Amino acid sequence: MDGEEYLQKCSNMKCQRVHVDESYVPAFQDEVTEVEHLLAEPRNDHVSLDGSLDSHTTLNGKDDLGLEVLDGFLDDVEIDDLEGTDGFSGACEDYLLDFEFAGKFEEVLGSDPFESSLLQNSSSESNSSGLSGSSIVGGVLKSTEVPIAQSECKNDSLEETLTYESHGTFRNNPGQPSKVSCRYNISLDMQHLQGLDNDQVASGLLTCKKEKGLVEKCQPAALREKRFRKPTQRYIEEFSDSRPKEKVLTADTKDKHSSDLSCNVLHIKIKALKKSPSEKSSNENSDLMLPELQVSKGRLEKEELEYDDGSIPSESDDGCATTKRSRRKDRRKHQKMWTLPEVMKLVEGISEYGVGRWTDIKRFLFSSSSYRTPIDLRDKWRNLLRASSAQKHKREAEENDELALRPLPFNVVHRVRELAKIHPYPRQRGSKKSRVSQAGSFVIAKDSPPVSLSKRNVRRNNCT
DNA sequence: TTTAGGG
DNA sequence: CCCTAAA
Repeated sequence: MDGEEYLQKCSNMKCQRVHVDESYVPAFQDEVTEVEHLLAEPRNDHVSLDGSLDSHTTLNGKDDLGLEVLDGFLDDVEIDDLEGTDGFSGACEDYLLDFEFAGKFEEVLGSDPFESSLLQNSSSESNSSGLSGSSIVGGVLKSTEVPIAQSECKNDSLEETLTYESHGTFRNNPGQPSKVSCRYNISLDMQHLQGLDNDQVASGLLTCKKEKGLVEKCQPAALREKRFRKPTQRYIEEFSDSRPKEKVLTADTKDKHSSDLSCNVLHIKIKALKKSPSEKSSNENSDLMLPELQVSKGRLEKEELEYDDGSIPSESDDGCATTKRSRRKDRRKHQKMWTLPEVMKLVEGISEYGVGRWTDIKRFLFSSSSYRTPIDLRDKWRNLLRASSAQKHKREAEENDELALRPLPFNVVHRVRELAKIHPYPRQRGSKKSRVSQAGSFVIAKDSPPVSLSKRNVRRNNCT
């Protein structure tokens, strides 16, 4: 993988100044993550762009935010407004740097008419021939630039440097019309696109932020009231949770959202590319995943870290959830399968600390798995109870068949059952029958869960 | 803040 | 897995 290939990818690039009057779009962390691999390290000294990096994966419209972003973008963008924004010093504009690579590109085109129109529009405007057909990728680079606060805050020479760099980049693209001359505050070193490491990016972003702050000072306060969309709290949560390393970026983004509503924003929209120098890295960098999946990917990585012993998610907890719902926007955004070792650990913990002391169990046995909250443990236990009794029931009724779907080892089930006998789940059937003789309660403990199970099944069937 | 329970 | 009420 060398620079040339990237240049090829970017042959479809189009650059134009876009005037976005008042849209501010938050950066999505996942996307930032994506960018990591692609974005050249912004020269700290050269980059005067300010704003957040934002790449959105707008696949299949599943990414609402992405669409919204796009929406705002479309609303406010004037294409080819090269002159119009000159001297528009106070304005708040967005920098939009948009990479689209063919694979995703087409996908998007197919799935989202709205976006597709935009993209087509873009590509038609650029003279680039487009290599999208090639095995590599066609990319669309859309970037916009706005005069930043009249360089009062920033060095003048900067611009020159950047301009030069940009030109250099574009000039190397065969398909790129030479007349496209824009002054870009962004400098992307294509050759280093892949060589990046996180720290570099992070520092770059930080730098951006810093400078952005500078610029902001120069902007009239009135302009600060810009339309913007802040990321869901959950999004932030998720991000910071699954990718601690990016926390800085999160904070950065967040900060921006809350404080500077004005200011230029650099959106980098980078789409999948199948660059695969090595299998592993390609796997890791794979942008082909949906954001949704990326989250789980992150978690998976974590898990693998923890259970290096090669534990597999043998326990498909909920077939329904994994198949149909995972696609949909279901609430269980990040569902992490319980592995057998985990289950065993849980059972052990319960037998040791008792049912109900979830925090303790979590503290002692699951301290390393940040994604397992005490509540999760409890829920899992609940499910285990249900499963165990269900299995028992099943065995009475249908013998096997169903068991195959639930690879829960017998010993575990047995253990669960024992534990269930010892301490029935709190309040499961508290007042009514607990009075009965111990033997009675024992029997009941066995019998009552199936009831709830059947109830659940009914409900589920209704759902489907 | 943790647990229980329901969705 | 998420949310909420209760302890």
